[in-house]
Amino acid sequence: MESRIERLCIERRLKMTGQRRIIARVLSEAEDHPDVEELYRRASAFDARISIATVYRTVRLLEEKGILERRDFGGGRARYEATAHGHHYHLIDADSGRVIEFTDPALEAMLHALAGRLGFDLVSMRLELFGRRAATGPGEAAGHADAEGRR
Amino acid sequence: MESRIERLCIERRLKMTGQRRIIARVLSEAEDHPDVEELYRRASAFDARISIATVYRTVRLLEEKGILERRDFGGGRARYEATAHGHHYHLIDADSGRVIEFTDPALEAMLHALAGRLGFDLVSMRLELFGRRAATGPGEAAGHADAEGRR
DNA sequence: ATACATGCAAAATGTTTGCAGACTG
DNA sequence: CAGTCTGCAAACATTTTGCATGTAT
Repeated sequence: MESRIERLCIERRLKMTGQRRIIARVLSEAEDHPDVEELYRRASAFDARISIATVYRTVRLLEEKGILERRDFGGGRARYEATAHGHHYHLIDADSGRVIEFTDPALEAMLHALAGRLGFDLVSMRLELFGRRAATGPGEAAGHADAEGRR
Repeated sequence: MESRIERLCIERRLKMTGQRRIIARVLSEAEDHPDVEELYRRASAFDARISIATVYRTVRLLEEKGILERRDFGGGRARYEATAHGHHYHLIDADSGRVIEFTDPALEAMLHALAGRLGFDLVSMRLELFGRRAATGPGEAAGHADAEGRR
């Protein structure tokens, strides 16, 4: 089988070595936002000969090609996720480090409008909300949370 | 004279050493978002004996105390600014690296509402828009831009 | 006087790179 | 076969830390 990200690599004429195929697969299957170390760990499970330097080189390459996006949720290390089709944002539980993804078209529209008002075309953005579980719990957890422990 | 940030330090019962006083002053006077190296450079102008380790320790301390906020505009190094009374956001010119600050109450309200809808109290956030000067310039530069070159 | 701050240099992170050999297209 | 990729280890860049000494409260 050919993972989603492998297909994207092929479309962009990247040479598919065994290592890349594995990393592509790990990335395709990831539903969280792994850092390089974590990717290395997961990839190593498939082929222990992969070096962490290759993981670094691969994520950098895939980011340049627009296949991956680099995130910074604090904690020093970069984290990655496959470029989403639709934009989504992240809310990080300040206590547990859990990351909750959500989307909001109204927010998106507002941000574009804002940039436009300042004379710019919005190229990309970084938005992370840090929150603390509300004492008076209104709606229990909307959005879908992907369990990710703290760094 | 006693700089604004020095006053905040005193309120929090931090020991005001000569080095801290200088760093506090440099931070109080900064209208941009200097990184540690830059703070070190500016502080050194007042007292060449300050060590960069102290600058690191001081910004970390002031961040913990809520006096400073750490920013990441890309480029690997953390940058700092005094905690603002009113929230403001940043739009970074993707070409020049220039940082434009702006505020927007509607945006702020929306973000709070969003967090609330997910069951969280918004503690803090990170929002950076990356834009490219619009070809069809509607309004020439709203907001106030502080000239900051790329990393 | 005591607890905390500092300077220095060493260490710890996280990430990049030079090189010789291996592999893909 | 040409150009690219990989592993390894060394190099980097930024930030943190241990320790002996100095200083604010």
